[in-house]
Amino acid sequence: MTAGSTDTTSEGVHPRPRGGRMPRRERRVQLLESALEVFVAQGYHAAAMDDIADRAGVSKPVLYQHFPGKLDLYLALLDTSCDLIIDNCREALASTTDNRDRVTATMRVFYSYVASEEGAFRLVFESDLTSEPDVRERVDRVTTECASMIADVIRTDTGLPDEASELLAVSLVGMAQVSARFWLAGGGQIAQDDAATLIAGLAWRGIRGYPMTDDH
Amino acid sequence: MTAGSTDTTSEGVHPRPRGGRMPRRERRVQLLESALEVFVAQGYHAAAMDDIADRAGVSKPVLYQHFPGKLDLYLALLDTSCDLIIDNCREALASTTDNRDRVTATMRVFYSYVASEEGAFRLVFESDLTSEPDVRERVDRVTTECASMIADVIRTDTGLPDEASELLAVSLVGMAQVSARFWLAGGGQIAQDDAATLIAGLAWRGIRGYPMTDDH
DNA sequence: AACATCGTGGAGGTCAAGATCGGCGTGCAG
DNA sequence: CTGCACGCCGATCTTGACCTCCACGATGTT
Repeated sequence: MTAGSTDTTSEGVHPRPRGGRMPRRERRVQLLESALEVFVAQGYHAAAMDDIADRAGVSKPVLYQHFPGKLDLYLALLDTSCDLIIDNCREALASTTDNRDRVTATMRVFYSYVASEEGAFRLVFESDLTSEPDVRERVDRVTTECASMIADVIRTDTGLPDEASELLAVSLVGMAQVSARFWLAGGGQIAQDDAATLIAGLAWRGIRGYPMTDDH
Repeated sequence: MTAGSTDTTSEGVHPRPRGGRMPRRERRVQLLESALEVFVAQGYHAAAMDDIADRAGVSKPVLYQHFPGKLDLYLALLDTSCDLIIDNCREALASTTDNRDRVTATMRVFYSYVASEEGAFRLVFESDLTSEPDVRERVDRVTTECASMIADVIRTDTGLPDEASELLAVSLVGMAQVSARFWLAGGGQIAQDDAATLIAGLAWRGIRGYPMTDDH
């Protein structure tokens, strides 16, 4: 180990070598990668444009030649991450017609998303720029869209009213999202797939059998 | 005219009348109320100390004579709100020995919390200062503590291992928290108690009967 | 091999927002 | 009537972060 490390107070990150020149397209994606790392590690407000530029091994003007401002950069990354989870969620729901498998597949999507190396999920689930309407709209859209797709299935298969279906769907999304984040913070006490399966079991037991009223 | 009202950029809030003098203790609670309103409406970063002072009808120096800084003010409010939800959650769990009623009572706590007039829940569930460790610790503690109390019940009644109990409990908390926030945003399409009951039903169907494996 | 060109770098401007200092008015004791 | 104490305000300072201007060096051509 390069021990030490980890006091990320402000810089534990080593900038890339300073010299290289590179074509625009390639430079752009590299800047996006660097920005993602910094935003994930520090949050939006604590992240300085200097940090991002340094992290990429370039100076600030180049950064501004690729992106008009800090917010645009953030929104670009946020959009990518939002689209990723929504698309994966859609695919999971379409991957089978068995609802039990649907629940499991969707739960796995959330755990994979949270476990992904880059940590881009933090931009969506732990954003510190929710006061900005553009950000708020995108963040909310993740929950809303995922829940809406799930609600379609619930409504179709149970005949519950729209509002109830949506609310149930949102609660399943909340379950997935919060438990996945907590699982990640726990640091791997439970294997990823075991955790996803456990929570999927909980969700399926809850949702199956609607709209019959209940036990007694 | 006191009318005029307004254009504080985006505020429809009217400052309190400017003149009155007031004993320290009373002034302090009034400042806390004003600060809560502003933080709830704007978030931490967008909230300016000027806004809070204006909202209370005093000038900035007075504010600083009562609180050493912006963060201290925020943490005071945050602590109050965190303690409230945790205590209410504890009481709900202790209010009965029937687990089905426990689930319902706890779910109602979250919906009441979110529905409360002041909107203080936003400091906890929608904070934009998670990069600050003091804030992060308190926000996480709400989920952790609530889940821990629920996990005790789950572990006792099912014999599941600690990690699994905790994860299940956290997912229930996530379900409550996210669905309640979404319900509030929906603006009363469903009555508060109907929503809480609906989600409590989902949670109970999911959690009851553990640790039996599953369906068919 | 020498020159023109274009991208790069360090140093600086601007501005918003948190945090503070001398003066004012009011009420009370002597 | 007069001096004092207390709470309050307008005006200011400073910090920090976003965003651009003058020198340098590498690349492609003749």
